[in-house]
Amino acid sequence: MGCQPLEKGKPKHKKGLWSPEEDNKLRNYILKQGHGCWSSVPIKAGLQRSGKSCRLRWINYLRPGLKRGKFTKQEEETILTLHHMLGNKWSQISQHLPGRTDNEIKNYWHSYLKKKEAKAKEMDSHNQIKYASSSSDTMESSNSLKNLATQGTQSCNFTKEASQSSLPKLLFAEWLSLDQVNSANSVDSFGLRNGFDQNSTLQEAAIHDMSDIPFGGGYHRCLANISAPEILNSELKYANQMAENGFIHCVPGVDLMSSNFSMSNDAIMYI
DNA sequence: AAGCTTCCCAACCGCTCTACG
DNA sequence: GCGTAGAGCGGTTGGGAAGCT
Repeated sequence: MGCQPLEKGKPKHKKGLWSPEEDNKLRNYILKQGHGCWSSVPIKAGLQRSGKSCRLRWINYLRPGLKRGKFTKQEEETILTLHHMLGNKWSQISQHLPGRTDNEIKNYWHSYLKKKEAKAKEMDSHNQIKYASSSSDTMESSNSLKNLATQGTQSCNFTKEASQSSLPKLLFAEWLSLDQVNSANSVDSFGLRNGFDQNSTLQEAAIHDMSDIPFGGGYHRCLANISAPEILNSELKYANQMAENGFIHCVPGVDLMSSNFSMSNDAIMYI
């Protein structure tokens, strides 16, 4: 993409673990020159790696601002919540966990959270059986639990469906980002306005310890406490406020409020 | 202490998307 | 409009560490 490969036809790339020297070479080069075109990075940096491998090493390990170590309870809950809504969209999930990489989150999911969620589901189904055999009141609460669970699944499915269909889509992460884009008129239904700019490329470099920053706390707490119905309500609220703020009117030829629009498809993707 | 199993994480692979000529 | 190459993403794998028998 406007990036000329410096040398072609010599795929003698080293594989396997990176040595500290290689790390240093790559880090020094990128900090001085920027990565530019990844395919040329290994050559210019004097590495026998593929550009792809360099990119991955930088993103997952060398990049400044990466958090190492254990995931916090808040991060864990954020991952669970977002995974419930987005599915395996690790890169999107990672956008909401500053200092964490998609790879890290993915690994954490496969090694720990997946089991945890499976356990929780199991417990949930046990509870439902229990509730089903008791009074109608508990029946109702059981149903609402069930609904809650299925709503989560639905929102997950809707994401999948939306991504598969030709219809435009808005993922939750994108929807969140609208808050920044449209900050003057933005909704604060999630209390998200903390100055976090997910589009900023400097953001990652600036993060050293997000745990001290309001975003880390407020946002995580916020997400972790959201239930599926709250999310849906917030979406509707968001749609209404967009209309009130004249946001939707920005879309030429689209009368979303009078048409039979669905939040999952029509409204936001015109933005 | 040795052997075996499980877990975790870094890295690779293959695919899709996108920009450019 | 088409082909090509780079970037990015999600799934998978391999090897070392940790835990267990």
